[in-house]
Amino acid sequence: MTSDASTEQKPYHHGDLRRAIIETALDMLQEQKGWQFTLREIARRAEVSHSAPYRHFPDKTALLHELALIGFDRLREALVAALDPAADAPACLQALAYAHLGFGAANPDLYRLMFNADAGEPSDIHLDARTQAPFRLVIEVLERGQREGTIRSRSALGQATACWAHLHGLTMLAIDGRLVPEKVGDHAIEDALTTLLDGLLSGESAASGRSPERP
Amino acid sequence: MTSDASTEQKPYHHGDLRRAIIETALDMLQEQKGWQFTLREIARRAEVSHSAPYRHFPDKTALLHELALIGFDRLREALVAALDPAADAPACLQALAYAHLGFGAANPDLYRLMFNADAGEPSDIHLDARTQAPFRLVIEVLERGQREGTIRSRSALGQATACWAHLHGLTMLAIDGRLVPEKVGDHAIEDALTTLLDGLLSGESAASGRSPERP
DNA sequence: ACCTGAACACCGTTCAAGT
DNA sequence: ACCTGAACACCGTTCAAGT
Repeated sequence: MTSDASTEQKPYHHGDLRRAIIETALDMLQEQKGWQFTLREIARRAEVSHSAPYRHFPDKTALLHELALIGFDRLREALVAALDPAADAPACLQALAYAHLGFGAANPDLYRLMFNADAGEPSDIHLDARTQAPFRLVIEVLERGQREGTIRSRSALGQATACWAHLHGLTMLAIDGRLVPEKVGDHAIEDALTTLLDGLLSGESAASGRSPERP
Repeated sequence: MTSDASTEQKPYHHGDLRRAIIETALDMLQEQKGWQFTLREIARRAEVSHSAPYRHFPDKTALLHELALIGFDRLREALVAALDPAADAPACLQALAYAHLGFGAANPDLYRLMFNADAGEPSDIHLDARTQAPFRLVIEVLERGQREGTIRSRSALGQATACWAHLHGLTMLAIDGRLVPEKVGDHAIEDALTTLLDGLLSGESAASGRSPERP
């Protein structure tokens, strides 16, 4: 009678503390908005001492990095799920845009963390394939669109950077409550996306139903 | 002989501590990149006790708000300075874009703070006229461009939101070192701005020298 | 190999007391 | 009216000691 998962007092060794810490952190990130991220609170909630996490992460920013990478994995999944392989590039871009905005709205604190992790020092996280994966999706769609002729022929990398910056900026502004209708109108987000598409679509496909004029 | 500014030990009352705190904070924000903003360090540097700032700001976020507002004032000044009244709207937009990016690059920590102040709770800072002033500049240029015929006729508010999001996103990505040339190419920023302009310029003025193709 | 508890050097904030 | 100093409840991080 040394291990009964339900009634026993918890063992000295947690077993899989690393995973538990990460999951606890992600949970708290989703629950309490504006939570001041603190290692001690995570440890408390995971029912270990406040120094236990240091056996699994060298310091706080290491955990932050790990969470950010997981965030980028999830963003990529959300984007992939939004892509319809049968659709043409412009439709895909629109789907990507709404999926990106939706991800930010659903996980505001995680999203902020993703784009904030170690904002000070130079780190190699930005070069990680996982961090870059969502961005690569955008590139691929644009390149396909250029082959289809639906996307203006320009540097696809530049267009992808434009999309990425546009969506990131819009998501951040939305998360932070800066797109107040009183100042920015009721259709600001849709209209902003229209302008993004205006810049991407090749001459002919632009004027149609995709981007209605709203003068 | 009760007050000799140079040799006397400093008086019990600072005189204009509020202003001194703000200036010290701005200085430190510019000097040390990635500085963890702390009230106690500001007080130390201003040579007052760590509780003195509380006579002038109810709490830390109040100071943050004040600094953010000053940041928006300065951003507006930088943008205004970049505008050539003789230039047409597209040229103005390009000037605004580079001024915005330049401001972020020159004041990365202040810029981050501006768009981060009290990111948690709802606050009225986003409605402040000072916060909105730079955005209004963009609106005005776009409206003028629509009158000129150089800017596509769409909701100017939507176009302004698109510009704002695009520039904010690009600035943040640049500040955070996320636009690494290995992944994004050497001309990512210029190309991204080209795509932005592609979306804003009206049909005819687009193809010309403003936005060179770089396939 | 993994975890704890005390300890250290910090924070933000409050409050009686000083000038 | 403005400022100080001690005090409180927190952090992140380290390290000897426990299992």
